[in-house]
Amino acid sequence: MSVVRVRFAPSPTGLLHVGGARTALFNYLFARACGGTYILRIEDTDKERSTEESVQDLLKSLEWLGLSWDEGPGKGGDLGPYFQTERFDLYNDHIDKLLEAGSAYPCFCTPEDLERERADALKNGQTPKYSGRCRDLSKRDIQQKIDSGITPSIRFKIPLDGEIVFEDLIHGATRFDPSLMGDFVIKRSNGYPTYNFTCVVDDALMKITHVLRGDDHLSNTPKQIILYQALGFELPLFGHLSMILGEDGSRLSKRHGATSVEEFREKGYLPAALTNFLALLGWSPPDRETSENPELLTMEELISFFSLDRVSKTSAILNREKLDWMNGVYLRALSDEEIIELVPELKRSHFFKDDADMVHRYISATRDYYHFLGDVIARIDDFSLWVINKELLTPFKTSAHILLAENFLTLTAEKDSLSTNDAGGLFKELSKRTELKGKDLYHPIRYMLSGKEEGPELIHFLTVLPLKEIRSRIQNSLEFLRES
RNA sequence: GUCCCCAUCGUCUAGGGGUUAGGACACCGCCCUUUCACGGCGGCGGCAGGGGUUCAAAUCCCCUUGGGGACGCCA
Repeated sequence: MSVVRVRFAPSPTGLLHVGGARTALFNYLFARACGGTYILRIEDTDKERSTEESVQDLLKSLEWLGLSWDEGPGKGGDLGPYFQTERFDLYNDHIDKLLEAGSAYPCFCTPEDLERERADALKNGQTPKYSGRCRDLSKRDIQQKIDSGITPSIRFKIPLDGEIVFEDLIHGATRFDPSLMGDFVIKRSNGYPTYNFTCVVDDALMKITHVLRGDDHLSNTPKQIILYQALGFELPLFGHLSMILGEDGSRLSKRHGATSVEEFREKGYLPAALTNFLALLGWSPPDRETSENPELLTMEELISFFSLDRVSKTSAILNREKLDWMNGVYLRALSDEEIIELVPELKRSHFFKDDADMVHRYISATRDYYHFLGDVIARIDDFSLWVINKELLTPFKTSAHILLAENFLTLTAEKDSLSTNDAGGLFKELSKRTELKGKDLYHPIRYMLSGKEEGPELIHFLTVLPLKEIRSRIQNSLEFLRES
């Protein structure tokens, strides 16, 4: 019998930011952890910046992360609609109530006036806040201005006395002096209601119990609280999550590299790695006995361990190296089938076309190198691209190494393929016959086979590539070694 | 400028009066592997500063400093 209802309420003005993703994640985890309901609401009241494309991007990113919502776009729900632009009747009703009660009033100031006042105040070191010029206009004045064709905005009347105190779920007791705030606009002159107002009406009507959102909303909270009170709504609990900052400690922005979930997806990150990493930015699991890395947590584990009292108050810098490491861990843990599914290029590669099993041999030979999805395909070149590397091979133009190559060919002549065991035995036998060992044995073989100094273990090389190809490379190298 | 929030290794964090201040990533070393990667083991490294309170302060209080946020007809 849980009554917890939380929501994530993004505005569709661009791609889903990692900060937003973390807010969504924490709401999701909290809801799942206590059997509550997680709601997605689209805050599209900014007529200029909201786009349908962004809505689709947002939904796509959220789905990709695995943060499915219980109520919202595509899901429905009893307390919809879940797009603010479809809720204007609701907002207007409540604005009328405030107007009737005298808690709100029409404002005829022009944006230019307001901007100038604001700039002046800032310049003179004063607090920029609305002067209240239209607060006490008479009925006649109001009518006159309306008659003259000005469409007013509607402002909410801030009570000038008292103090607003609330208990933040994360920060504890927090207090504000309302007299420091100016009367704020709740309905624009273009008829669109504003954030602070819609947010309150929607959270109340959607019966949200816990408002978990970014720290940047902390100073909006007192305004919203007065609105709740003026509207006669019951207050939800508020919890303000700290911000995510860029590497230099400033607000995360484009110049810090990828900041949107979509960008991370494109760069080859896995959703499970990203959610695990983001969960650790501002939250930590309780201490417990594990032989595993205590920070590697599946979504199920995150849900079972999650609680608000383990959310920290400090802002966090996104540590990309740790994310990269974590992504590698998740990627390497995938099955061959999952990897093949995620990397369609594997199926398309002509390298594997004659040998269906080779893709599996390839993956097991290379998986230790994977950090990003792109790394899976990148290793193919290590095997498929081959030219004689004369520079590497020249020092091995010795009778012993010619003997080595010759014996390699004779010892493999009767075989169709090599197992790991075969390869091990082969090296032993070659060592015996040539009296070469260590560096002198392994390096020349590597150079002959791959033409490179680095690469997967030699044994893998021998098992991944068709033996025919291997023999051909050795044969070609042998001819080079014999040239004087 | 005013108001609000925050302050433990380089980074993410645990710890909330008595701890050798714990873990993760990164870094360094060793091992595994004759490469690289993966993995294992070990190491380096921190309570922003100053005042209180207390037998005892990373922990509680105040100030300073630093960082962030808000002050919009953006959300």
